[in-house]
Amino acid sequence: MKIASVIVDVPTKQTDREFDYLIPEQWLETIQPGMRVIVPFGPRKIQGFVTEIKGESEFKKLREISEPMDLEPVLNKELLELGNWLTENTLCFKIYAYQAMLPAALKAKYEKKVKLSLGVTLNDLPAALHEVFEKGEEILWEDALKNGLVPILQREAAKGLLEVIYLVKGKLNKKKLRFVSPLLSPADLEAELNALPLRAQKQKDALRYFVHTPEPIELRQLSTDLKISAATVRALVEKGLLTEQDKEVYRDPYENRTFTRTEPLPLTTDQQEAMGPILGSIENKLHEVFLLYGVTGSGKTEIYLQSIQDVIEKGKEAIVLVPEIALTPQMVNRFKGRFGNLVAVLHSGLSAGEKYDEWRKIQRKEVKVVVGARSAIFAPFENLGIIIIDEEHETSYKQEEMPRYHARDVAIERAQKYNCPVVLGSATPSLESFARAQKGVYKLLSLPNRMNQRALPAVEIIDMREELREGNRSMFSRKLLELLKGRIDRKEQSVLFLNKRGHSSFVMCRDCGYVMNCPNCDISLTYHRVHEQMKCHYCGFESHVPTQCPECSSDYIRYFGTGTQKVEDELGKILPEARVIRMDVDTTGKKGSHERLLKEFHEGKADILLGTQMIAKGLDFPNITLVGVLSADTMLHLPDFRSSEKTFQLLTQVSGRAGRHELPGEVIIQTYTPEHYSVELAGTQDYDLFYNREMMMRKAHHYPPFYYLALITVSHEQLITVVGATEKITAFVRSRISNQAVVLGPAASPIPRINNRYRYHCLIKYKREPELSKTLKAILDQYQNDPKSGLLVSIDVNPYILM
DNA sequence: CTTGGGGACCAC
DNA sequence: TGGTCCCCAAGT
Repeated sequence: MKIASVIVDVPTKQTDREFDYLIPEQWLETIQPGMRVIVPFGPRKIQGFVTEIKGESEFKKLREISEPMDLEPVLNKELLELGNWLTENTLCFKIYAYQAMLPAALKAKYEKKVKLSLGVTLNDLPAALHEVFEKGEEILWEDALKNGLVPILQREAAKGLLEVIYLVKGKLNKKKLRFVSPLLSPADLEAELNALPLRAQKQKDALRYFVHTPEPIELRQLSTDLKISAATVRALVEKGLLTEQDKEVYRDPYENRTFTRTEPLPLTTDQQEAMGPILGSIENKLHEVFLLYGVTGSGKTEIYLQSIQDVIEKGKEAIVLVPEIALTPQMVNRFKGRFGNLVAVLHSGLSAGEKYDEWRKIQRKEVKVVVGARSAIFAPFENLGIIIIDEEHETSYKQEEMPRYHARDVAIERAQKYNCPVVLGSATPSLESFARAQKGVYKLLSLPNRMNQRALPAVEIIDMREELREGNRSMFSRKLLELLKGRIDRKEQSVLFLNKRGHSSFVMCRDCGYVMNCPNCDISLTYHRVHEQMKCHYCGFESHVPTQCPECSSDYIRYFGTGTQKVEDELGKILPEARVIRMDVDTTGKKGSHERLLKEFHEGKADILLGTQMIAKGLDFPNITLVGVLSADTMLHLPDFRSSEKTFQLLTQVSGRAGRHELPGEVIIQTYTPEHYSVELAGTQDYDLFYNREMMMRKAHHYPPFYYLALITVSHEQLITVVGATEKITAFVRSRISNQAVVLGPAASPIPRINNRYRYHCLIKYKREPELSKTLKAILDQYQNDPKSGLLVSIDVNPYILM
């Protein structure tokens, strides 16, 4: 038992396996599977994950582990195994799988430095280097590169005067505070106190304090409270009366917040019926997947809360996933309010340090519940009792980088191990999940009614073509404008929703139709008013806004599409009295501004909340009685088989923001395609009908849930090369797949070029292909590790974005 | 005969 | 990924 198998932090095909290392004597007791270690790899030192401890190795010339990076494993046995599952299912490198499970703060950073060899002094070096090594004995390789010192350094290194060292920076700044506590009993302290000389008043003060309160206290606190210095305390420590120690403390992002404790609410009959099977599954330790299908405002969250309550009472733990944009303070409050400090929150708004601290609470079993976005599915619990995924249909649960996992799949995989239920909640379930519920793979639980029997808001669909025909060229229909005015008069609030995705503000010449495109990527540039610039969203290319058309020199070159900024400007013109809060990436960039803006709106400091996707979810303010969707169909025409589904879900979600409390709500949906079923049925809020219509479409076109998908994307700087390679790959897939499957391609990707690389696709639609995984792996084997060809091949199993 | 650039291969 | 080893071609 002295050899460790290690997955090293080198993401390549050839190193995507275990390497064996000897465990040095002094670490024999320490090193365990799941720990991060620093290991020598070739000439450098890198991070690795210990996956196994074993007695012997095939490999003869083993090297030793340099040092452990953790005192306890950061991955438990279950997560280590889950890593294998992720690797298999998403075709990623093991190292990516493990890194995805940990907070970013635990990812190693590397430093390469040059320093003087032992016993070498400045004078041994050529004069040119004296200045360089004057300050310290080491310099960063990067700096050497910048200053063109590499050749000289190499020369001296060859002579043995200098050496290159590699550092793995895994040191975490755990926030530590110094605490002071007494070493003696109060009575003994009292005696010592009296023995102190008269002039040691400050020391006496300190001891007197500890006679009364023997608990540890933070040094800073003690010295401000008693107006004594740290030196005074030090003196007492040296006399052996007190002791100092560093304690790890957490950066608590919710430190200065108080959460009103809530008690479980009485459930409606509907809720009780829906919760019964979940509790049954918890009770009987059964792994089951429930689809909790409940209209907006039907009280799903209370079911989550009470199920979790039950799980906690059984001494187990719960993971709650929420889409990133819905991780609002409101949502956090509900969980913190019910479970207090048993809750850890993980979302992208936290700093790396804060995220790490929240994760530590989980690791140290100090919390029982995690509420977080996608990656919280990897919370290192060891006794899971339930996993809840709210807004199950959200596409943000699919990670688009390696490992390309879907949190729902990971949830089910983990829940199976723990024999516990998974609850998928949604008002507009994804077709995949609803279909599974219909087939009985998932158990369907329905909440058909809003709590307190509030009617769903009245929805009216406005045909914007009609408006245009009647001479209204603004982006607000007459009806919407009239209703907005009414709300302002009545001091009620409105929400205006703009779906910017699809056609954001681009620049087009009205004379010749020229559209400003990115020179590197085949997509139009987006206009940003803040810097008066055109930007490419894919490669970051920036350019000035033209005043003249580059093609025909016309001055008549204008912005098209409607950004939130433009809507705000126009609102200012036609409704100057309206107070507007705008929420989009530009106004919520800074930490906490999201929360601040919502608070202002909640306090009635504005009449209209104008925003993008981020306001579609979780808003629950009593005074909102009007929701306006400015253009319902912007995402409808994206080249994506899910665009109808997304449109329907989004419109339904947004509509649900209105009239959630006493005041009844109204919804206006403006559209250029009122006849499209996803718009029409969002108007009547008829999910079941939508489901049936959409299922027919999916069946007809061989899409999920009838077929599984796998997408192969190939890119290269040369068009001919991509096409050739994609043709080969496509032919290879065709030759290895049954005739039940459909293989599309080679075809140009919907974004045919990004960053000067042409992109081609091969899309595989299949039902059951046991050999497919092997085929895909073979393709990766062939192309993934072939940098000389310049080809990049990526494979997304169950893709959510087909671009 | 040196120098330097590029590709193949390896790492435990 | 970073490094080294090895080969080949151009330069002294």
